[in-house]
Amino acid sequence: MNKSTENILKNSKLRNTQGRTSILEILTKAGKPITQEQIAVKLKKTLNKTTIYRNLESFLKAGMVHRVFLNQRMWAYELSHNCTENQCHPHLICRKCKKTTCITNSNIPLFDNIPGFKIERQKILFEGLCPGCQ
Amino acid sequence: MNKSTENILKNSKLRNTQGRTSILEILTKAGKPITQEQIAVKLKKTLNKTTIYRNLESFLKAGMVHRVFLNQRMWAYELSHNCTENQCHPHLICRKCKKTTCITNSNIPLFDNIPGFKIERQKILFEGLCPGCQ
DNA sequence: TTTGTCTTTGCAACTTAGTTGCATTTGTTG
DNA sequence: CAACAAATGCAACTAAGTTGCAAAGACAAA
Repeated sequence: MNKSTENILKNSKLRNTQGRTSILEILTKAGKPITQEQIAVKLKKTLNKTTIYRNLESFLKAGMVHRVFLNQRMWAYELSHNCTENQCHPHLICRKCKKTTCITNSNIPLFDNIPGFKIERQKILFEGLCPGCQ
Repeated sequence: MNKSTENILKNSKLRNTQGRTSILEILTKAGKPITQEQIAVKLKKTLNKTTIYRNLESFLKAGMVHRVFLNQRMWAYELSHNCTENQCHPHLICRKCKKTTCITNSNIPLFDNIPGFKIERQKILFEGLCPGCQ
């Protein structure tokens, strides 16, 4: 039971359980986004998947982790005529009304100058307020 | 049966069926990303959900539509220590090895100057090649 | 250290989005 | 209009995540 992990949990007012510390350690070692299932297989002492999900949610509420889209299961489709070859037009999900708006006039350049990577395409997702919710 | 829709299908070598034209019209009218279910309820003559999915997939292959993440069902989690208040650090999904890499040294500014919107946060997803796949 | 309480855990059943296989129907081309 | 490939519908299935509930565990106060 790592001391710093223990403190992190204490600061977030989360109980210091074996499961939590293991999950936190796995996330730290991973250094990239991983799924519930990937966490499950790395766990030395097996944890029920419900428990893993609930712990991740508690971390989420405490601001300790982020969730990112990777393999998504609920698709939304749109015509591609507003997208260019190297960029889908950005979308904004409104914090207030939760609706998605297309940003078709943004003119955002492709960020292809990231050392070590060959960037071919980019998708941007904004969060904020749509025109109707300000 | 709209003439232009018919041509679009012909150009993509897709058979001109009632279902396809209706779905295309719905997507055109929508002007924003919509899901299979949302398409289904807008359809005048009901189509089986499998058929809708398969048609959308054929559009996708033909490059006529894009799929975007909206409500995602498979989450990946990561510690939020590399994210700032107004931006999750970008990720790259490698076209070759399909792996996800965190881009933590990119220094990309927040694009908060989109007229009409209040942008609070942005997430960027890159597609391309990771260092190991070039 | 024990007690009491609130939190966490495990289990089973459920929900939801999307997929697969297969038989039937429909477009399209000659 | 015949033939054949493509599209459709249906039912069963898969996979990721959720819910309810009872049992176990953490931890603060006594």
